[in-house]
Amino acid sequence: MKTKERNSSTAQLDELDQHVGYALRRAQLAVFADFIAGQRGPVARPGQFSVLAVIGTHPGITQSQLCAALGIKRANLVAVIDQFESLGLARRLPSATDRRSNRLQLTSAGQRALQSARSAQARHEARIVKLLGAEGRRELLELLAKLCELKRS
Amino acid sequence: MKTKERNSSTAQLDELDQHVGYALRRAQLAVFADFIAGQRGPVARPGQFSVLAVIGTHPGITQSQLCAALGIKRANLVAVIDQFESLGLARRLPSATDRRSNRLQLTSAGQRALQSARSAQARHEARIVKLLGAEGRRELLELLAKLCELKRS
DNA sequence: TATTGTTATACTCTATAACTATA
DNA sequence: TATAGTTATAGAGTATAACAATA
Repeated sequence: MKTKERNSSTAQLDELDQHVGYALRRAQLAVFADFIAGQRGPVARPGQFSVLAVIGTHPGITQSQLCAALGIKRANLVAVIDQFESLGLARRLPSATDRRSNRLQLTSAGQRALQSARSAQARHEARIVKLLGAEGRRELLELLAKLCELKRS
Repeated sequence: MKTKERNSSTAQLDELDQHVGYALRRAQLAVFADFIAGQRGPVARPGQFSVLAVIGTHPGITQSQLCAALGIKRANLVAVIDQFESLGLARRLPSATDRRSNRLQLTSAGQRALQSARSAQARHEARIVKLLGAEGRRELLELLAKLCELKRS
């Protein structure tokens, strides 16, 4: 005898469902949950994956550069790299030209973990295509990119 | 002499920018920031706004029903309602039929706060339409709704 | 037995300030 | 002076377990 739906993902919120911010938050939670559920290896979370992937494609990148690329704070990267090092996935190497900064590299275990995470990511993305269609997904990415321009105004 | 962009919102992440989850997270942060920046009254955060709005459109709703509608945990709603009560925006009224539950209502100050928050929300949504176009926004809402079906699989 | 609201607690993510060692 | 990495800390947001009152 509930007057409301009890399943949060099917709730009728009339007003709120027409708000881009609200729809965006709900969709992001669903997509992240699907991403996480599909990951097998030691790198299960979106934040960890993005760090691992950028180190993989930019070996030798410094922590500050990595933070700038991902839009995260230097202070918050430290624990992530600490964890990667303790898992044997990445290394901090001294820079030859600037003794303040660390150059980041994946170990071979890190490269394998990245490969595995990328496969899971590809399957995750395929589930999205199944829902939206390839064209729908492309449109979505375009619309989302436009939304980021809100930051500059 | 940076090799990467230093502004997080313009960073070139090659691989990551093609990931729906990543694009979704970045867009959501930008949209929430714009929403928050535009709010004036005591209810500045998206989570607070959604609670206030649902009480406003469903006066007499119980805390459990509200949680089910928004997909949040009962334990986490308590502090929000406490805050609304201390700000004089909402009231907990005893239910006539079930002495376990509280029926939630906005005070007149709460209704004014909701009205003000809705105006700011409308201006926020208008900025989004300016970026995406009315049709782009409609498409976006449809695509986001589809993504939520990931939860059921 | 099950549900409502509540407390306590913990974990993640994010943000700031301040320190050190370098530049 | 300014920057890179680090520490400490604090605030949101979210999650679970357990309890008292009530169904």
